[in-house]
Amino acid sequence: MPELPEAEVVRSGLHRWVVGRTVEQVTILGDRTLRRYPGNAAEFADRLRNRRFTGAHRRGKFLWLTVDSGDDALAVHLGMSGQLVLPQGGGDGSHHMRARLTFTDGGLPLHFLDQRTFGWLTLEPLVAGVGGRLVTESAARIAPDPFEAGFDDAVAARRLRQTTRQLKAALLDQHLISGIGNIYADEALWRARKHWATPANRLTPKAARDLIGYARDVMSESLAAGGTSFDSLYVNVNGQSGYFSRDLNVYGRQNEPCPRCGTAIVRESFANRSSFRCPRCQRRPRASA
DNA sequence: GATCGGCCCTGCCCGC
DNA sequence: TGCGGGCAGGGCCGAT
Repeated sequence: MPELPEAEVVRSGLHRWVVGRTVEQVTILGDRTLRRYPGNAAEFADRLRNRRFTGAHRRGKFLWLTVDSGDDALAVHLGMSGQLVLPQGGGDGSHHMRARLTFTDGGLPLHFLDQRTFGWLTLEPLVAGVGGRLVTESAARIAPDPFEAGFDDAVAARRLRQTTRQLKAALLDQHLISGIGNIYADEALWRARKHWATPANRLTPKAARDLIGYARDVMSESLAAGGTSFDSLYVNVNGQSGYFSRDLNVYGRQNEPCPRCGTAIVRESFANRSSFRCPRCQRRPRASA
């Protein structure tokens, strides 16, 4: 499931393998792929044809490729099962293919695969964001991620402490801090010894800064391992999976011993998804402050 | 405005 | 073997 580290691995691959190439043809296969694009598939393809990609960028889980026209970018969100791959041999090979871009150099095409169809492509204008950085409109609506130059730990910690929401909901809110998904939220909370239901406004300033630091640490470590992968749903542009799943402390480790205290990890339901924690290290907060 | 819950969607897994 | 239900979860939207 692509979160920030996985998106960064993909961005890096796009930078290496796609930037500098000129689009020859665009084929859209999925009805939902362009659901955020106001026009139709033919118009979308026309606007990309003969355009050269000039850069690969990311904020949180949002990716975009700038083009030589300068005013628009190809924006991509991988959802929970999206992949951007350059298939060896250039063939199809997957009935999950939602879009295909070929290039004038005759090299490997770029395929957008998406099993669960939560991902999307669109063309968006670039707007000035934090620090004057040009970002897509959709990326401008979310907060900077912890790896951006414009990210301020103190500001993020203050915003975190201004909400009464449960800590995990706040961490997952891309408008507060972008890039954190279900896996890294659980891992950061474990490192911080915080229960997911703790009201965010109950954190001390130091605890809020520490939590953000833990989130950055765990994502940084994941990035160094090439991302987290449990199955074939997440791969880099070369179709390879990451290795960080073996280093997770709580996520997906129900009934396994907590690496810190040995207590069995529990799985709980949180907002229609799973949450994993150590019941001893991460005790449920008192009902009221 | 802030918060919360439901929905979208497909494929895998498990129990019956 | 086949069927139904549960599960995975990022982002959006409507209700409160």
